[in-house]
Amino acid sequence: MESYLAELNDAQRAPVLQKDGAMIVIAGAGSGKTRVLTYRIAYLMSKGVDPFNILSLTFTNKAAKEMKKRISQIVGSSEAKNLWMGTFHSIFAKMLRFEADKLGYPSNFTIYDTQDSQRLISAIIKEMGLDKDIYKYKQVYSRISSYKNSLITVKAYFQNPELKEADAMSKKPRLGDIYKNYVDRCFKAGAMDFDDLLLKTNELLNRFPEVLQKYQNRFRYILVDEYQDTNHSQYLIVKALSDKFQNICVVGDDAQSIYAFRGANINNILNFQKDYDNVQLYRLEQNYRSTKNIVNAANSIIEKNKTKLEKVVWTANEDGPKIIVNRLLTDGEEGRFVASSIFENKMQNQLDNGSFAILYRTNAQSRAMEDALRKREIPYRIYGGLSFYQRKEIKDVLSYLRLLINPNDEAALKRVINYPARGIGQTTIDKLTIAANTYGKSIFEVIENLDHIDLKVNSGTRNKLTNFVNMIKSFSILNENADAFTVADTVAKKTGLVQDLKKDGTPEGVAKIENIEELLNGIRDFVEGQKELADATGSLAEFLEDVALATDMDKETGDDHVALMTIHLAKGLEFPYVYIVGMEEDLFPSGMSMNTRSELEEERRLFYVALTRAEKQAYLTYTQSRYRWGKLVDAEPSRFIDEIEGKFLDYMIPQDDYKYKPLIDTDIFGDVDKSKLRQTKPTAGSPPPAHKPSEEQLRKLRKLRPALDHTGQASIKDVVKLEEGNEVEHIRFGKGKVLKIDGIGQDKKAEINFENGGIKKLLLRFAKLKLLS
DNA sequence: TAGATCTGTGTTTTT
DNA sequence: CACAGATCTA
Repeated sequence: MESYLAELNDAQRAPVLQKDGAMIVIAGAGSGKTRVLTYRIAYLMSKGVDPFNILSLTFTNKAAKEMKKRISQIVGSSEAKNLWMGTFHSIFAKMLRFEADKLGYPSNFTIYDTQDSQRLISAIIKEMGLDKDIYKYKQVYSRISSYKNSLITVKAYFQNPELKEADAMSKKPRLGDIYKNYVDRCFKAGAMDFDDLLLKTNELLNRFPEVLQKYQNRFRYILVDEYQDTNHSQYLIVKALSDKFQNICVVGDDAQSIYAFRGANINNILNFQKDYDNVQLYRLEQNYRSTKNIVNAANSIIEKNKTKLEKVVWTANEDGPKIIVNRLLTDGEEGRFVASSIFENKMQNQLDNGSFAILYRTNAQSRAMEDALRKREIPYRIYGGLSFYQRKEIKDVLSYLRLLINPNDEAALKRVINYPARGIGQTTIDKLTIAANTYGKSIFEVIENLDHIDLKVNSGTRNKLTNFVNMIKSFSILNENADAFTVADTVAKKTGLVQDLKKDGTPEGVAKIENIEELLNGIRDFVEGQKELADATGSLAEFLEDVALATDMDKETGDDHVALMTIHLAKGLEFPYVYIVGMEEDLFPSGMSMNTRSELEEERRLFYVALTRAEKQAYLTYTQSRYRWGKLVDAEPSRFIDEIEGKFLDYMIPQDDYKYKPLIDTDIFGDVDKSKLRQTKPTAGSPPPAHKPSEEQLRKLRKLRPALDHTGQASIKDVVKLEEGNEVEHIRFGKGKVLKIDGIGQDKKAEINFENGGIKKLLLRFAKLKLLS
C-alpha cells in the first residue's frame, strides 16, 4: 500500500507523512509539488481519513482532474470519487447552490461571466446619466471586482470615507452608487458574478455559524495548491474553514505569483506562518523538470526581485543546450522562425507536436504564430483567449437556456429578447428597464404583468413581448419533462437562431451553425456522462453550472498539437521545447505594468514562470517592429533578456546594433546574403556554440554589412507603391519591368523581368530598387 | 425598428 | 485591428 512513498525524495516525503497540523510547502518550479499533494491525499486516506473529509483546492479544473486521476491510480477510483477537489470558484459555487436560500438567492442562480457583468454595469452607468468617458465600464468593473475581493461590500464602502474620497479623487464620486445598483441588480436577477462566488461564501460562513460548523466538520483536511495566487477573499474562506481542526496544507511558490492583477496577495504565503500555530515549513528545491542551463538562467532572473522568500532551486539534470535568442524583423517573421524551428526540431529529433509550446504575454500575439504554423501544416491548438462558450452564437443559445432556468437573469434576457430580431427595439427595452427599476421587479416579471403596468407601448409591441415570454415559458415546461439535449435542440430551432444563421449563408454563418451543433453534441455527451454519476441528474441547470466555470483548458482533444497559450495559462504545465515570443519592452514587460517596482517584479516572476516551463530547450524571440493596434511599430528588446546571465544564452544575431534601429535602416540589405549575418544556425542536439559574440567577432560581422548610402536609393514608400508595369532599376540586375505584384504590406513581392537577370521574384522589403517610371 | 456604416477608442494577464 | 456605440437610411 505504501510502496508509493519510495517514489518520493526525502524533502517530498516529509510533508506527505505529516498527517495533522498546519504546514506550508514552498515548492520551487518543477520540484514535484503536485506529486506531494497527490501522495499526501493518498497517504491521508491510507491512514483512515474519509475522502468526504478532504477538501483540495486547485487553481484550474484541469489540475483538479489530473490530481483526481492520479489519486485514483493509487487508491482506486471508487474512493477517489468522493474527494472534494476543484477550483475555489467551482467548489464554492456548489456549496452556495446548496445554501442559497439562506442568502436570499434561488438555488438555480445564474453565474455572470465578465461580459455579462460589464454589460450590466455599462447599462447602469447609462441609466444613471453618467458620463461614459469618465465612468468607463471596464474600469468600474475592475474597481468593483477588487472591492469584492477585499470583502468591501456596498455597506462597508459607504462606511469608509477613505474609499469614497479615493474614488472622488479619481473623478468618480458616484462609484459607490454604481456599485450599489450593480449589486442590487445582480441580486434581483438571481445572479452572482465570479467574485460573488467567493464573497458570498464568506458571507455565508460569517453570518451562519451553524453552516460554518457544518463545513468545518466536513472538511477536516484542507489542501490548497498555488497558495501564492489566493486573494483576500479566498484567504478568509480557507482560514475560516480550517480554523477548527487546523489541518491545513498549503503549497506554493512565491516566485510564481502572477495574479496580483486580480487581487492575489503574495502576503498570504509570506505570512502563512503567522496565521496558524506550529506551522511546519517544508521546502522543495530540487528541480526534476529542466536542464541546468534553464534552471540557472531562471534563477539569475528571479534574483533581481527584492520581495521573495529565500530558496535555492537546483537540479541534477544535465547541462543541456543554452537558451537560444533570436531577433526577427516583424511578428510575421517571428512566427515563421518559430514554425520552421519547430519543424526542424521535429524532424531532427523525431518529436511529436505535443513537445512544443509557444508562450506569449498577450492573446493577440497568437495570430502571427497561427498563420505561420498553418502554412507549415503543423497542427496547433490555441488555449484560452475566447473560449468556446464565450463565442457569440454559443452565448446566444446559452442565454436562452439560462433564461428558461432563471427568467430573472437580466443579462441573458437583454441579450436574446431581440435576437433573432423580433421587433423589440431599444426604446422598448429602455421602457421595460425603467418599469423594472421602479417596481423592483425583473424585466421578465414586468412583461408577465403588462396588464397591471402602463408601459406606454403600442399593442403590436405588447404582443411581441408577450409572445417572447410565452416562448420562454414553453421552454421551461418542456425542460420539466425532457432531457437537456432535447430542450437545447428545441431552443436552437424554435427561437429561429439557426434559421437566422442559415439565411446569412456566409462561411462565418456556416461555422457558427457548426459550433451550435457542437454545443448540442456537448450537451448530449454531458447528459450521458452525468447519468453515470450517482448524485447528478444530467439536468440543464447542471450543464449551465458546469459551463459557467469551464475554461478552455479543460477540454481534452486527444490529438497531437503544438500548444499556444499565454504565460499565465501555462503555469503548472511543462514542455520539452518552449518558445517565448515577443520578448520586447512594452509588451513583456507589459507597458501597463512598468510603473511600480511591484508590478515590474510580477512581470519578472511571469518571465520566470515562462522559462521554467521548458524541460530541454528554451527559445526567446523578439522583433524590431510588430503590428500593434493595426499599425507597424518599432520594438525594443526586453530588459529581461539582458537580465539573464549571458553565459546561459546563445544569440543568433550580433548584439551591437539592435537598440532603436528603425526598420528602414536595418532592412534594406540589398542583395547581401542575410544568412551570413547569423553567427550560428541552431540545431537542437548539437553542442551549443559560444555565448555572446566577442567584440572581435562583432567587428567582423559588421564588416559584412555594406555601408548603405541613401542617395539614389528608392525609399521604402516608393517601392511599396510599385505597380504592375512600372520600370525599375536594380543595382545588379539592371533595368526591368514589373510584371506582377503579390502579397501585402511587409510581404509584398514583385515579379520583375530584368534585362540582365531575366524574371526574378523579389521581396520589396529587401529589394534595392530604384523606380524609373 | 433593422441593418448598414461610420467613428472612436483602447489593449495584459483570468476564474 | 476589433469591438462597442453612434448615426444614418429604408
